[in-house]
Amino acid sequence: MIVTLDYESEVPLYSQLYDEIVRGIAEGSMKPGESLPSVRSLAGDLSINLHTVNKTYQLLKQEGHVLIHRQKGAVVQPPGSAKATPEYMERMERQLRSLAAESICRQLDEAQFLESCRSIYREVKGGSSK
Amino acid sequence: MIVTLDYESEVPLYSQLYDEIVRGIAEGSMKPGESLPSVRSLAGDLSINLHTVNKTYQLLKQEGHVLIHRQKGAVVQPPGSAKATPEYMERMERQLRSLAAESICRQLDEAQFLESCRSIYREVKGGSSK
DNA sequence: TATCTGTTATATTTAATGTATAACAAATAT
DNA sequence: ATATTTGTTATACATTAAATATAACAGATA
Repeated sequence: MIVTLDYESEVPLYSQLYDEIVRGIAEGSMKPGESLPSVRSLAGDLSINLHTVNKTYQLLKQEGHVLIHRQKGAVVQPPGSAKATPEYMERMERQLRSLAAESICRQLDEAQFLESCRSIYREVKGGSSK
Repeated sequence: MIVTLDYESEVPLYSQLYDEIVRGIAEGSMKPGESLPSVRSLAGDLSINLHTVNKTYQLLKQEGHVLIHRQKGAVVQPPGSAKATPEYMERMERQLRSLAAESICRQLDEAQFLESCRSIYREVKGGSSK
């Protein structure tokens, strides 16, 4: 799995890493049962600190994307282990509300907005194709 | 205009305030030509610091949502003053990618995901109705 | 026994966030 | 004219988040 971080970004490294891994799971490049690299080796590959990776793994565990065995490391959970809980839906809707408002102000009509949503969803689900 | 802030949230106050005002503009409850409250009065109403409100206003100006006259304060710009620039589209797509991936992991199918996007867009555009 | 694993504990540095005062310059109101 | 309100700027300060740096521990493996 290829992970690239933007060290200049305002988005925290642990958060970028979380997004990349979740995207890998969604795309299917990370399959259920697979183990993620150890916190030390991934930290080494990315030239970041062990604790930053560990924070990401704890987040992944908390959200139900991986299980952490003492020695097997972080293991990708089967699809649906993470649930679309009311808490998640609220979080998603809050972000969508922000994006929708900003888009409306910038004169993106409903069709254009939804086309972006659709194409991005398919891009992630497909794993390739723009 | 009614603005409510969550003082316990991890989302910065200036960012929450920005979102609320942009939503107000998108909904139409803030009309072009209208002036926002002065930084001091709004800060007073919200029980936050003058500089926090000022930071929000500077952001709104930078993004093209308001013009700031020396004495008239922050004036809402007509629709389309803020453009759907390539930079904005990239920012939106990055956030959508994150939401789509998380949603896919939580087994929201394309129809469900898009229905959320559609209903939120309409909720904001309409100004009411769930 | 040595190594690798996640985990925990401290400590430190840097930057973001928010607050607190104070002052300035331009416009308005009295 | 004087006082007030406006955005703006400049400091300073406290708190927290983010990231790093070491170190150590306990369980599993080689």
